[in-house]
Amino acid sequence: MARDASRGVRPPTELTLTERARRSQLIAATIDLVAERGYAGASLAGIAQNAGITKAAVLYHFPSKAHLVRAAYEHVIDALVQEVAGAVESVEVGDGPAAYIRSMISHLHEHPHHTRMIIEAMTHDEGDGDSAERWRPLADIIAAAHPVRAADEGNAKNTAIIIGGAINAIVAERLQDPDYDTAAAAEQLVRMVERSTR
Amino acid sequence: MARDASRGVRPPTELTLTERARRSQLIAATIDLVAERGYAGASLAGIAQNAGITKAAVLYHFPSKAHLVRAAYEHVIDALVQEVAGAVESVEVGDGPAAYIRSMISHLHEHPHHTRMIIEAMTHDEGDGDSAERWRPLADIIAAAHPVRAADEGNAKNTAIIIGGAINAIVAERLQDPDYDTAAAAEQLVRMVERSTR
DNA sequence: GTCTATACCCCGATAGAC
DNA sequence: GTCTATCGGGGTATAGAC
Repeated sequence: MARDASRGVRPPTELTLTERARRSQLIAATIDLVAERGYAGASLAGIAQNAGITKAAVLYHFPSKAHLVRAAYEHVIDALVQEVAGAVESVEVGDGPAAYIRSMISHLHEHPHHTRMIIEAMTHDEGDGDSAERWRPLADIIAAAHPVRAADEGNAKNTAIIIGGAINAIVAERLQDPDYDTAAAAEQLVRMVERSTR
Repeated sequence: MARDASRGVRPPTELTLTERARRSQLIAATIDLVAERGYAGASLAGIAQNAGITKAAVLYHFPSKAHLVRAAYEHVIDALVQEVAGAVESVEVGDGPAAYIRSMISHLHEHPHHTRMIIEAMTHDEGDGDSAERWRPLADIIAAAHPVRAADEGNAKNTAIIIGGAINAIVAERLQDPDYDTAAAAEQLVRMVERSTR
């Protein structure tokens, strides 16, 4: 928000066309650089050069490097949750956890840059605020799939945390070994989860 | 290795007393600072101040910040693998995976600074060389526990990667929520693994 | 062998000119 | 809206004091 909501009649997206274009351009450049060189390796000068402007110009559109990276992170997260949410909703509640696992691993498999971007942003962004944002959605999906034993809430939370970590590890492994079969790993994780909740 | 193995009769530790003391001191300071402020937040000046010497003096004992952090990382990893290896060996092969999970989570639960240190070092240290170093030991323990189906090697590898990621997530969750019951999560992970390999 | 002083360059951020 | 100039601070290399 280089300009805050000024005096307009429109609440939705009070941004110039060029402003929106610049932001998208800068976010794309940030995703690429952070994915390839890490948070520290992605300098404002490098991002600026990648976008054809100067370092100071970048800081006109985003108040700090942290804000820019956060925007890039949210951009990437939006695409991920949209795909996963769609996959989970298009399936019966009992198959929710499996759909979650398969779609998330598949999405990150096809977007390695997004994977690295998410990892870098998470480890550099002040404790991510609320950690529940990560496991709560999956915990709800698990609870919906197995309403019988929903009594013990802690179980779904623990299972969600375990699955989330397992997904992290699978896509991270693929980053270092491009030949790693993430789909097979996803199926194995699905089997583990289904066998443990039956 | 401030001095490499020069022409001596002794292979073991060719280091001065002060050298060894300084290294320990610097490694301790590094673990604390990296755990509390992250890799980027832990400056050489800060580490030096924490040890009562100057920035340049630190770079006499370690050739770069990356080397210093790597040494601190290895120090912490040594303590971890020693405890886990001991726990696994003191148990029958069939209970190896469970012992691995319980001892690793318990160790990291009791050393939160080590946990943060490991995470920071792993995400900042050039792809950690060989990723197999992380899952291979556990994969061997799993294969030893279930020799029947050891035919398909990929299974043990995938299971090891899944378990490793799950452990990461459990101890990471505890970093952000000090009240999180890691022991209960460990037991749930053990149950998941045992149910899936039977 | 241990350490200080100094200087260099890159980074993120700010101020002000155009 | 974008630039140049500048500042503080970080990691690193070197020279040399003790």
